[in-house]
Amino acid sequence: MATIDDVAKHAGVSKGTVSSVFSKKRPISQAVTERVLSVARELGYYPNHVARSLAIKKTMIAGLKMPISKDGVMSQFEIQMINGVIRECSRHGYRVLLDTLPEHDDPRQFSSDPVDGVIMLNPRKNDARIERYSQMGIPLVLVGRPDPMDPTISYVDNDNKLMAYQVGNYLLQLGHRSVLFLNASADMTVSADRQSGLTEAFNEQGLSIPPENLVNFLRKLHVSVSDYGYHSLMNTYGKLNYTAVITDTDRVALGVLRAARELGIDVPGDLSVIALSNDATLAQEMSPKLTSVELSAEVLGTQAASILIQKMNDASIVKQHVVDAKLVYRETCRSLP
Amino acid sequence: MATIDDVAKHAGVSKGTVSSVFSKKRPISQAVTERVLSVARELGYYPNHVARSLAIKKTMIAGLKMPISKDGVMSQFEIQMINGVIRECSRHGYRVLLDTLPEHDDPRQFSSDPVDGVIMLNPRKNDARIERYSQMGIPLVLVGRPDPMDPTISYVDNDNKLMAYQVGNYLLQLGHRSVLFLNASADMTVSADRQSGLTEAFNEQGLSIPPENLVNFLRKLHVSVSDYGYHSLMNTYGKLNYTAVITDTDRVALGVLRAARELGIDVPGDLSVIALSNDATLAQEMSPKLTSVELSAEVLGTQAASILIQKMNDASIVKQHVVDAKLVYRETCRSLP
DNA sequence: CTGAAAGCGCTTACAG
DNA sequence: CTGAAAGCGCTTACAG
Repeated sequence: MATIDDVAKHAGVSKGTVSSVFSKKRPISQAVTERVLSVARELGYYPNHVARSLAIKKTMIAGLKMPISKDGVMSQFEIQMINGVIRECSRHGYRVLLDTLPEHDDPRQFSSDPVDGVIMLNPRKNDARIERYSQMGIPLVLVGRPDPMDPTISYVDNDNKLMAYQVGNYLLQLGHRSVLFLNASADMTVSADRQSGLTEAFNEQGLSIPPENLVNFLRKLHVSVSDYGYHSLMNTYGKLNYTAVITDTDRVALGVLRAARELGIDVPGDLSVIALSNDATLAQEMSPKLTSVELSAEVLGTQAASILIQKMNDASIVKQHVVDAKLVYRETCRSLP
Repeated sequence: MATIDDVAKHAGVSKGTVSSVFSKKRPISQAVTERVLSVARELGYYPNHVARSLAIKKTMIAGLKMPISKDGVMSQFEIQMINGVIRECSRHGYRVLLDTLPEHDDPRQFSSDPVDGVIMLNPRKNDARIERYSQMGIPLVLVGRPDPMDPTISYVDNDNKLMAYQVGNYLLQLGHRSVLFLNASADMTVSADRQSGLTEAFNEQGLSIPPENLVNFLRKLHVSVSDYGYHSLMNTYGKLNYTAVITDTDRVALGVLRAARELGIDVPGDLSVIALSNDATLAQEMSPKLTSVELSAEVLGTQAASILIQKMNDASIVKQHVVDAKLVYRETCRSLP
């Protein structure tokens, strides 16, 4: 490909001049501008982004660091989150680099990405990468809270414990005394948060939830998340004691409802169902319409990106933001007689 | 941040040696390797990706060029496609740069991205960008066929015309003589392809489809795609003449089914429904289970990425690949008495 | 308004 | 096994 040097020579000017024509950072005479542009067109010249980035030490790219599960499928939550990130970055002229590469332990492999900042999904406990980014001087925003908490780290998150606590109270208020909780997989911090919130609500009423009613998703066990809901109900209904099911997502609830139809269980007459989920459209369209929690994943993404963009302009900025989850009452929960 | 120069000086070696320690491109003695690594750790040195890319003229990044609709929401098809691209790229050590930036007409704005190749979604008619990438010497793979056809351009696609033709024949075989077609928005080439395939099937039987039964999605008219299905049925049932509805996606079908429930229309007793869609999980979970076309969007993505990776190693490679769509018979279509 | 030259942080023949 | 130096393709003070 043609370089800035080729254009400069053919147009009889210096590289600096060509550079200025494209960047408009200093004024170039009309005549020269036109000559340069026409030569550039002839030669098929386009400025080299990488060289430019090296010179100005900016790439106008935001990194999105997310683990990809073995089955390679993104959850609806992740998708909406990403959507929010993309939208906000795009509004500000940033591109998004998706980094789903499995992490190598050899630090030699850990090269800095060509990004001006990064958004990291699902940080782990004592996540070593956080310290690494700060060493590299790369602005970082987490989606999900740092563990342990750290006032110097920017993040956005839902309050999952509070949310589960509220869902628990809602069901208790309806008269339910025993639930089946089809939680996310055990290795996610959100699972622990939810379980603790739900348990707390029950404990406050002097009740407890037996361990066999607290189920975690296992990738090896289920082909899909709706399958998880379907088989969980099939295998436990009538055996375990519960009048309501709390599911990880609306997709899981989909499977629960299918199983209920097959077993002749009336929802919400015989069984209440509620999802700790986020895809409002789907919940609306189900029959009966699904009572669920709206996590606003897209808002999380937008907020994370917005904070990152601020940090990329002023590294000293720190923001921690909790996005409210709201319980949307639809048709799948009913009070016990 | 520390640079290779800092490490070299502190370790008392040359930059070339430090470089080799990290790249392992030439053997470095055990003793020196350890010294360099320890200094690097002390200084918090990580190789600069941008500088490295400039030197080796490779970024190990694949670009994914996709327009983002005004509402900023990706369709399920796009999501699955992206999923496929990510998975395949990730397998081969590539990262993915999402470029959703609106295109500028000023060629000065059109800087080359820091990518080794690009996958472009939904190419337009006589898309100028195709020529541009070839000028820049950047390997390109389209998702969707080039228009006009060009044997030198690599792409993957479904055969949408054939698919619609087959769906038409299936319904005709069941005895349906009039359909309502809730197509995608009119500006997509896939919409035209489908309409022509469906029309052809009807014409072969000496039948035609009245224009008012051929509907296109309008973003300004509907808040969501399921809303599109819902209102289309509500507004036309009993007014227009049809015994079957063909929908763009399963989401649209969701809305159609909801409207049918509210109107007391039995599916498939009174009305058949079929979706030209791709999210098999959802179709399975609906009640009744939705008859639909499986487009294998993820396979399209995987294939596109796979071809791109080949091209990035040998630019002369050209592959054109049509991914089969398959009609999955479930419960929402029935033959007329 | 324009040019010459140093610099961004790496890699890689070429020598030894 | 290691070093010195040129080069990747830009940008940007400094001068004029």
